[in-house]
Amino acid sequence: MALPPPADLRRHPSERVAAELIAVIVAVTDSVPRVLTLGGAALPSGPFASEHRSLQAALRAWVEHQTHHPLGHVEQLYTFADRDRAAEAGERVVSISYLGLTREARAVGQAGVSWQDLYRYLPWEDRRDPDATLAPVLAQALQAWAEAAPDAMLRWERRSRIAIAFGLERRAWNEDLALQRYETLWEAGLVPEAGGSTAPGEPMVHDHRRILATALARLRGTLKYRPVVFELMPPNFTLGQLQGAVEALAGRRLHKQNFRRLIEQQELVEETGAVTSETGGRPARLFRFRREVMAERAVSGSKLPLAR
Amino acid sequence: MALPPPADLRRHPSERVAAELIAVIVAVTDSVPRVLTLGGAALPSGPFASEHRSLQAALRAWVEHQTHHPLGHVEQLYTFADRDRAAEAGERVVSISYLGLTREARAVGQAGVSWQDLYRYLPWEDRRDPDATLAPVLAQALQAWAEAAPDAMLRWERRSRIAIAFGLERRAWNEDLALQRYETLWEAGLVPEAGGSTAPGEPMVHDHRRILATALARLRGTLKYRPVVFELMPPNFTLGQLQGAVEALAGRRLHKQNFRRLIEQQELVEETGAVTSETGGRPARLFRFRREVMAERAVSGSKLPLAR
DNA sequence: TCAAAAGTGTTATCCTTACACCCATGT
DNA sequence: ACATGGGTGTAAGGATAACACTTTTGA
Repeated sequence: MALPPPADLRRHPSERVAAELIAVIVAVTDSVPRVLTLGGAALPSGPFASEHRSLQAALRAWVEHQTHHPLGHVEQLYTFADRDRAAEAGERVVSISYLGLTREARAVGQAGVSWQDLYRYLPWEDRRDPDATLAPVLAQALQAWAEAAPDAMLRWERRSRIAIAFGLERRAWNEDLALQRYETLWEAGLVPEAGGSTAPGEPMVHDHRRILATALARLRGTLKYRPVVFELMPPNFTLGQLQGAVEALAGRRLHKQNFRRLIEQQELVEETGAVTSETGGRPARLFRFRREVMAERAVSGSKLPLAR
Repeated sequence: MALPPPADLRRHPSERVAAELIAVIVAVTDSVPRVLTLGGAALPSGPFASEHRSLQAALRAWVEHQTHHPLGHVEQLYTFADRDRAAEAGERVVSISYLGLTREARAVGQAGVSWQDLYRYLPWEDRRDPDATLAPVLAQALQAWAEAAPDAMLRWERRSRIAIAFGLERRAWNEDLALQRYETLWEAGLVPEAGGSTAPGEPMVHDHRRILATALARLRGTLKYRPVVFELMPPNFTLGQLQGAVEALAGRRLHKQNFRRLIEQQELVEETGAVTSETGGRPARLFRFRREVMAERAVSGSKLPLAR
């Protein structure tokens, strides 16, 4: 085993704090990204369940018990522990959050547990409809906040921060910045959690919407260099459905042909031989994920082919 | 403020656990990556220090108190909470780890606190010397472990895992996989922490070496798409020194000219006008980091230009 | 026949990689 | 003079972004 720790190494008493797990469970059904909620206003949180050796195992068991679906990819997101994040007690609550991906959002067992459209909580993150100009509108309100800063330095910082986060001033929209966007709205006091009412979107309990934004940002980042989309797809799917799922998560449209080339050249899928005409229009070939490449492509490095 | 939580949402009592902060503080001096240790065998760990609102602030205050150096970039790494990770007590210890970057590793205030060459703990991660063939040697020992697997399926999995992690079978070495490599060595029982003695490198207390490997992997990943190296450099530096620092962290040599082009085209630095002849050979121009681009390049997306 | 989605060919451009060479200084 | 690092030009190759068009079905 490990070396015994020299006696003087631990200079601090072991502090005891309240702790919990929080799960952001995501699925995609018919190009709608869905998240598992309690009563539509909270993310499911669970105990450490000390029978399990690892937190990951505890989370898995607990979610699978609730949803009757196996969890695919699971990764730790972030540990939230700021002092004032749980309003009730004065004591610090440590929440270790996890992102979990699963196939399809069918009915769930427990009462109060439901799947919700993820963009219900973060509507400005969905830019698939080119006419949806929500983010720019929000940016306007943010500008006012920037100009209200007491000194020039701070004004400049806020302006450039807004421009980067919301893709203003000839900068491109970056879907990965979901967390920065939420935090900027929060700081500007535009969300209900911070006492505002300008920003749309359903609020959540405590800082759960921040946790959701963290999950979305991480998921979008992960999409680009690891084949995690497949964790969200049924065993067989068309390339159109696959693209639809990626678009749903990325919140933007992709260039069809370049998307296909990308999938093809990375040899991520193989034909099943069957076709389906359920998609409308010309029947599409069905594909399945090539599990073999899973380990390899853990680090491939491919960006998303944007539309237009 | 946030919505009041519906009464039935929290289905679990708030569990109380022992918790601590663990810091991986990294500096680079003369192309040697250094990490702050306690007695050379443990990472510094600290209390939550509840005066501070955020953990980040607590960590910062505490490290700056110990080292008398301002901390540059700080990011949360991972929260370790497996049941058996702290040998002593039977109780679960939750360790929230942070990565912190600072300039130079000068003398530190507290007794027992010292800077150590990071590769002292993970020697196989340093491949700057092309003659250093440590990783392949280790891979040999790992092969034996793979072949000892009870069934064919498991053997195949282990083989491909080793090949990917250690860049075997005509696969390229990937410096980002530092954590996978450590974990593979651990599972194969080759490190002292797991009862072995094959793998070289100084062991650390508990799972601190795993935490260090996590930090190295994260840092290497971050290097590629965010200008964090500059947090480790003195105010003025030559391009050679900058490259040396990146090489030190990445554990491999880079292509000089392409490295320079990369830095140049991203407009990350500007000339100070001064030159230094301290580097030997032709005197080199001194540069400084352009702080303005910090926010922008938060998401630039550039790989490292490899040598050879 | 037309809407709707599937599926293909081709080109310009930029980034990455790689090659090989010259420059200025201290010893 | 020569070792040592600093500093540059340029071309091949591949991946990405962007162009528009054909095919096959159901209604």
